[in-house]
Amino acid sequence: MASPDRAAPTIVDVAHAAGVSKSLVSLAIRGDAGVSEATRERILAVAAALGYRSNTLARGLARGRTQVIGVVVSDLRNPYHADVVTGIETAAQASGFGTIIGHGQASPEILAQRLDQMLDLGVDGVIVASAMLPPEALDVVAERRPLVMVGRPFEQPRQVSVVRNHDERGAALAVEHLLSLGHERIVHLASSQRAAAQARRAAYGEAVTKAGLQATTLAVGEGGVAELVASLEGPAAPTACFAGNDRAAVALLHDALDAGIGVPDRLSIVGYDNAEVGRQVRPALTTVEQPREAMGREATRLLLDRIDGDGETVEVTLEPHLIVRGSTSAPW
Amino acid sequence: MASPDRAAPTIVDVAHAAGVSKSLVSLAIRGDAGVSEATRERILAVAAALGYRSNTLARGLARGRTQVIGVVVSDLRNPYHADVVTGIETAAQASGFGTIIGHGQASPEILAQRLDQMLDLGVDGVIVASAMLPPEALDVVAERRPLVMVGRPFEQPRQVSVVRNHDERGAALAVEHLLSLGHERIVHLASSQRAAAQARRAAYGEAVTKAGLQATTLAVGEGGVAELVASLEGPAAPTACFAGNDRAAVALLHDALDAGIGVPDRLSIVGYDNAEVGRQVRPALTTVEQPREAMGREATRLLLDRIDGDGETVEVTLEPHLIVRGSTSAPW
DNA sequence: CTGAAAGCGCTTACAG
DNA sequence: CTGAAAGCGCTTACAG
Repeated sequence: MASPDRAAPTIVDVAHAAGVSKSLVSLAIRGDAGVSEATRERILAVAAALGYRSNTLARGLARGRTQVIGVVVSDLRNPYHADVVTGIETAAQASGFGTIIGHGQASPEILAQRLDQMLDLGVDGVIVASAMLPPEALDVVAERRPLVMVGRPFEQPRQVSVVRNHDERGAALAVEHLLSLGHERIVHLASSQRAAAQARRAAYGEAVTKAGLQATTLAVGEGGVAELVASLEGPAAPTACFAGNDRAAVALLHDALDAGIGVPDRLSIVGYDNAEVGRQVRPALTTVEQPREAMGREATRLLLDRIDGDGETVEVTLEPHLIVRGSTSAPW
Repeated sequence: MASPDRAAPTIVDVAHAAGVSKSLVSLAIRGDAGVSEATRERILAVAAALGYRSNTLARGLARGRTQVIGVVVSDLRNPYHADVVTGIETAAQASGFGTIIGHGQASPEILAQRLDQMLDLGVDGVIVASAMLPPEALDVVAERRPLVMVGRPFEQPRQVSVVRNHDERGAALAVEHLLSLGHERIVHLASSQRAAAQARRAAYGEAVTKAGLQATTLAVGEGGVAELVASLEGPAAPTACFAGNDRAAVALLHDALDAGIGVPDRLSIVGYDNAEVGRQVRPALTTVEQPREAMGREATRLLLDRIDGDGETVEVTLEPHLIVRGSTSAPW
């Protein structure tokens, strides 16, 4: 067996070298008030010289706290997560907490398994950046440790705080942008059945109806892109489309271009999410951005509040904003 | 303070409920041979009924092993990492190891910090998927725990095994593809100063020279893309480009298209990495793919070997392969 | 096949 | 301001 930390020094080694008791070393290292400045500095110097590092396992076991929070994301491949995680890490570090990440591989089972593993590892709380787990599963975890979710669940779990973006407002931003450009035939391309997608779709319907226009929704999964592209040849063809996410928007963009439909000349397209691909396609995609890092920071704040004992179960909604790029213009 | 695991049952609770000693519970749970089948099943049933979960902190402290490996990636935003991590997780799980991920946020300092945090947390070994840390830094970590790197370092660290793709062969695949298409003026767009990029560049030079053609390299960072696009108007304009990575390839693709240069009609382009964006641009990008998941699996195998005691420090090189898509064709 | 005891590295009252 | 002692939840020889 590889000797872990070949002869890693312990608190006892430090105490010995400094000529004090191990309790005193512990107090000195954690900056306890009842240790004289001189003693403390001497102990710290000895610890540093020995290359002492506090064993998180032992500390966690003794204190009942590890000062580490766990983050479980449903899929590393989704760049949305990178920003949320960065926000979490920033906020956690500012409060003296470490962060470890678990990867759900887009599978609810694996996601749940990573969650269990983290709790067993002794994290003080966990943030789930995924809408993939059913509320019951989240509540089971929340029995064990404080839990905050980033994303939009179908129904609010009981013991879990939720941080998400305001999908209704985001969809309204997209539609209003198209309206202000002068579009009067705006269709919606629904990206999925998830709660966020449904909210965007509903808000689209409301915004369009309020403007006195007709609401038409096609679903990506049901050949909606092809249907939409085909309809573009017709007489009262739509001049603009609000897609439920950037993935759907890009698929439409490419199919339209392949069919010889100019974007934005003949068709304006707005996406949702500000995915990287939207910047890389031509024309670049107009889209709605969620305040991802802020969502991560907010989730951390809520979690740390709950770890510290108080902290209610709440739902926090942050404002998205519109990013205008080349895929939208006035109708022809 | 939030009570962690409100009254989480311990091994003592199980022992009590089952009417045996706690040692026996421990042995039964870990499947020790010296426990009668009947007793074992009874104990397991009691444990399950109580919702008992083994405390990794306590187990790790007692055993000197946590059965968890740490993975530190330089940047979550890079989808390359998702595949490597998936390979690692698959292989680790098959051997009964858990996996936690640390995020370097593209900063060597944060990367190093995450590494320390993981070691303090008691992981049995760590895989660094990043070429961002200098060999010395890796060696320092390797003093503490077995370490395997995925990627290509400038120089081989002493105590660290390395898993990487064969950049020279990958570059040769790209050039040979262009040669077989009939191209005779092939330039290289160097993507960075990193070891992998340099190896690709050198291999490009070799392959082109061997074919009796001239080697020309432009660097992305030094306005190489603009220079290259401008040269496309000239008399003996290049008809093909091998870019050091997909990012550079896509930048070139778009600038060429914007300048009215048809791809692949007037310019064929090959990238490296098989990034997602290469599938999303039009025309889709011909590229070289690294066997990412296999690299992750191999790294795990090497790490587990070293955790188990034997296991030399080695360098493993896996074969890349070519993916032909729309961005390459015969020269005009 | 089963139990009593020491120990992993740390923290935390409790005495002095 | 400092030390001796018990305990966190588990594992591991060691006796029986």
